[in-house]
Amino acid sequence: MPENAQKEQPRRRQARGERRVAQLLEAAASVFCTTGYTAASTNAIAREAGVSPGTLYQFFPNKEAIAIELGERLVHEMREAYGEALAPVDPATPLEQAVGAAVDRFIAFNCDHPVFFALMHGPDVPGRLTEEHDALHATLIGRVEALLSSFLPDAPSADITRTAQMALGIYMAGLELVLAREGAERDAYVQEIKNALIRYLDPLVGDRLGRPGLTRTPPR
Amino acid sequence: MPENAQKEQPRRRQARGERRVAQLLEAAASVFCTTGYTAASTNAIAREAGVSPGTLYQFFPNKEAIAIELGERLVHEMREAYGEALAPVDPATPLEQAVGAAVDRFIAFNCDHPVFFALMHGPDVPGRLTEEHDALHATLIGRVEALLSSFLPDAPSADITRTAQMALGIYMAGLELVLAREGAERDAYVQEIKNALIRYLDPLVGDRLGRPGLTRTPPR
DNA sequence: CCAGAATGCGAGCGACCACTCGTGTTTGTC
DNA sequence: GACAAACACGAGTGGTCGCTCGCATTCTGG
Repeated sequence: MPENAQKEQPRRRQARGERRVAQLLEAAASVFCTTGYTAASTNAIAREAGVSPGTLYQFFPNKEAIAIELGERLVHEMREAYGEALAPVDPATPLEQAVGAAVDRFIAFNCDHPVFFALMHGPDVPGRLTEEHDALHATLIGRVEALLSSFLPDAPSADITRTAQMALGIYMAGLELVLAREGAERDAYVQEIKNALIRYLDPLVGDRLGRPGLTRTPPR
Repeated sequence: MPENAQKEQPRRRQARGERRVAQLLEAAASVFCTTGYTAASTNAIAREAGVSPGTLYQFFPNKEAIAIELGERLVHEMREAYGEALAPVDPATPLEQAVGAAVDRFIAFNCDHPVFFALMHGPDVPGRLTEEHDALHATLIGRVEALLSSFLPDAPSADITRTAQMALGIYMAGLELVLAREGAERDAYVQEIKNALIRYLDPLVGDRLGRPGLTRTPPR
């Protein structure tokens, strides 16, 4: 069998088709964002995009594929964002700065793409997307673990993992609070995430050289 | 119209009926827990309880009412649990102790009733339950705010609220991690929640009298 | 300019699900 | 034992939703 071990030959697309796909994904993002994945109906997505249900199925084989495609594009963008945000950290940089930069980037991404949180955090996401989310989550945990290990080379790996999970959990909890706010209040919550993470992590990494960690409010 | 301004006269129940209700709620808890509210079918709940769908509707007017009843019973139990856990706090008690006791109680409750987290945290819960959840959440926030205020009488209320939200968020994030673990690992995560909360809150309440907060590793 | 492909439409199909109803069984009461 | 009310059943009903299909329209290569 010489041709086509591919599961799908990427059927030829015209410019109009590409535009429709983008239009449909945008509409899907909007609908998923407000109603969640399961509650979102494909007819609603088509209506939001201003096309007929039949047209939608011209470009996506089924409802799940819409979420998959959307998720993949978001994860791709996310990889770029977190690649910059968590990849190279000089152990000499102060904790405040490292945490602040990482949080700012991730928060910015999630504020730009609120669908991401909705899709990746809903309990009703289709199986294929869950895998994608788990993979991303595992990568993130791995990065944080690596960072922590570089600060605490002697700590048992179970402790490192637990700390990484907790740190990511704190960030996620804060993200949820941030997304529910706007303007100045939102900024204040972003700062609060940084406070929480720094206070959580500093006693660990601050001790690595006998350094007394964060400067506390002096006795004055 | 002399009689019945009630929306429902609580029709007379036999002992058998009470048993069925309990049986159905237990089955519903199990199904909600594994599939979430929306994905759970009333037929599945009836099957899990070993009765016919018709029987289920003998005791509940609709699917939402099942979740409502389940939620109300849980919230009722919860009120008792948190009443003990957060109500009276002597400002002299050390932070570790207060946080530890509160966390232990709430964790124990959620481990005993995993449905609670599933029902109250799913994005797909029916409107009526959301109100219930919001009310509970508001009460909890209020309690934490009151506690914080007693430690920090001079702090602006916006800061207090933000800190309370963040503290609750940290707890929730930890709870999710805890529920996904078992045995010794679970205990370690419970401890980690306490660590996170103490480190987050101590710099605030530790300063209330010029006390230098948690003893850090001394400069030696 | 003209085949043929890509795009677009929307009524409709099949499956699923919350919920009902007619009928039969058990239980409490006199 | 008799009567009514509570309980139990499960096939059926109406509605929703994912998805299809036949057909019309627009685009592209030759």
